[in-house]
Amino acid sequence: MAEITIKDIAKQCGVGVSTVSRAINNHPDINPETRKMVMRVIEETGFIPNNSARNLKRTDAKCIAVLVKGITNPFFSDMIRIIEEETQRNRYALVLRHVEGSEDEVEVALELEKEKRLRGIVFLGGRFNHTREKIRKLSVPIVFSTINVDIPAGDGEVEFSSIAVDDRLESRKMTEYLLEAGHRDIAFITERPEESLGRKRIDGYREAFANKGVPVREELIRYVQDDMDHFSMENGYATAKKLLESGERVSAVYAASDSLAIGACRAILEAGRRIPEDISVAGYDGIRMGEYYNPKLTTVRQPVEEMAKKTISLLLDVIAGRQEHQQILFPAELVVRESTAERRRA
Amino acid sequence: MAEITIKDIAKQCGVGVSTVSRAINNHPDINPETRKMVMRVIEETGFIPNNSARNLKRTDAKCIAVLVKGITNPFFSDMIRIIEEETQRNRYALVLRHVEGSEDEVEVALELEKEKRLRGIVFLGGRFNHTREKIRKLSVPIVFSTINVDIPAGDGEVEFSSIAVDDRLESRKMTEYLLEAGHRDIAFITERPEESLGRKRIDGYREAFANKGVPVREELIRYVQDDMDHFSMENGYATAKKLLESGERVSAVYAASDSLAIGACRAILEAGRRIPEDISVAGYDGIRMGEYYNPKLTTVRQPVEEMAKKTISLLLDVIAGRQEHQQILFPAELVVRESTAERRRA
DNA sequence: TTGTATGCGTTATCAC
DNA sequence: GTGATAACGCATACAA
Repeated sequence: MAEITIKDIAKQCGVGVSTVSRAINNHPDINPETRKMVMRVIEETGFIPNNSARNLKRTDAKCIAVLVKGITNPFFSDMIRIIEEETQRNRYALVLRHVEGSEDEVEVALELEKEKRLRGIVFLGGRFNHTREKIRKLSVPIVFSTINVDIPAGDGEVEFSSIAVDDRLESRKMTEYLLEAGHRDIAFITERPEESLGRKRIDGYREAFANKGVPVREELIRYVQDDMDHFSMENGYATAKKLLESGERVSAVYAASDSLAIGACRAILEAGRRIPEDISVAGYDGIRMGEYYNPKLTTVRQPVEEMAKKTISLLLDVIAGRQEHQQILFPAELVVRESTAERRRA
Repeated sequence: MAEITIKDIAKQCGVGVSTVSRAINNHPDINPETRKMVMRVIEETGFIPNNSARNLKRTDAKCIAVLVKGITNPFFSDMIRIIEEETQRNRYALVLRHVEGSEDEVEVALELEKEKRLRGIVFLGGRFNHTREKIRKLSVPIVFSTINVDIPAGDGEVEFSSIAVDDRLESRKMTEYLLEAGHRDIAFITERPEESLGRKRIDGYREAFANKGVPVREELIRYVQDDMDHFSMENGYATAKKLLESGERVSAVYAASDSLAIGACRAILEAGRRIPEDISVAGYDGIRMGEYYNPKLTTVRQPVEEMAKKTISLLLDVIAGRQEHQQILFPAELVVRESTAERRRA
């Protein structure tokens, strides 16, 4: 069947196409009666305006895009929900785009910007490993959310915003807590320091040891496998298993994400050790699952709700020219639950 | 900055726009040298073709859409990954669209079909509560995936396919297993029977009891709260908590999804009962988390990988006219793990 | 208030 | 092999 267009509607209504267009777009200068009539015909025929054509013409579309790296990561679920709510509340349209591990999110953004006449872009998750060059190609305001961006001091004007938690600081706090609970043999499961995120969390871990004057046992820093999702339960399991099989003395395992921690728990339980009696386990992120897990997971909770809200409000403010770009760090919260305990006196 | 278009490229190359278009789209009839030259200029200028304009003109785009109801549901994570792989392997483009609880997925599909010149559509998750009328409006082949569609017998030609597990049958198998383990007071946490999915799983539950000649204790069938996500951990927790507080005698809890089951576990543990010693818990779906949970969750595992592959292959076959539409049921697998046990002799 | 005509950026058609 | 030009479906400036 030939697609039905705005012309068909115009013909059927006995009016011009512009009148139909006005009816569709709620333009003020149109006779309410005409409008009603047109809308009825549209209803009856089941006509749906072609978005591609609209995007091509439109200049005023209030639309932003959110590019999520790892959309299935439960950590982002809540954030996405809130971002959707906030965007809608501000009468902006939202296009949510899932970007795969191999895709370059900036490339995707570049395409989307052309296709949809975007007014702003949010990058949610992933790393910050783009050249400033490339970012500058994006001509609309950008916010990196939950991405701890490093801005070299005295680097002049920054052409994007970022919302994150201070990974180094929070990682240090968790490590300090474990040290104060008497643990010394604290294994750390994380990404390689080449990754910006891994780097920061490792730095925090080391800082805590340094502040306490306790030497770091390098052999207890374990990097996740590169051949699978870096922050998955599977990877936590595999990495923890190797750690346990190595026979190293371990009294606590701190993982750079809750999913990794849960995977580690499985390996520990499988090895016949108890949590937290034999080995304490701590995570990072504060996903829902942590509250439901058995035992409840000790973690660093990122204030996802506030971060999501700020992400959108800041982006819209920058779009409207009400604010300059800025780098915002939110405080996280150390949540001690059941998976960690004082070190057992040996 | 004025957006750079295909015309600019043509001018800069000293060729016509059609030549540039040919270069971009890998058309055969173009001088390889010209092509190379054009591509270099495109590279240099950072030109990106406008997708809206392309969609408007194009007739041959090989593109399918997947509309996911509840994209954050971990059950779909793996399926989406496989669907992406399979689609790519067949050299089709994929647009993945998240549809919110309140949105009507068929409406969304209708829009998308116009915007993107889709060749096929997959509905992943959600219910089948659309009128045939409405579905017929979609002019491209459709597959409902993981949606157990009921086709009234002798209903003539069916204009869509479906891929699912036989919810009634599998639910009956799980209930039978629990009955055979000696349980009689088997609570069932599920959706209301008004929902197609709830209906089938409840029917299976009842069938098992009937086959065994055991009366169903109606007060143990508990419906999830309507005011939150029907299959979330939160809902499982809330519903199980009410059940436990009611004081009803319960020796096993069977939940219509793994997430619900995990939520129920938390409520049970909080009430000071042990799993499975005091109360057995079983889920449905076979999400990864079930293997990592403590105790490991007994569940009905849906063969997500096979289902995802079949979803795409069937859709592409129908598109190509190699197959007729069909309704396919996959067998699920009863996976008994640690969360269920023989009923304790009282 | 309404209709006509033009153009958005691209691909398809057809001459060359 | 290549270039001009007509669509694609809509929004909008401008005329009526």
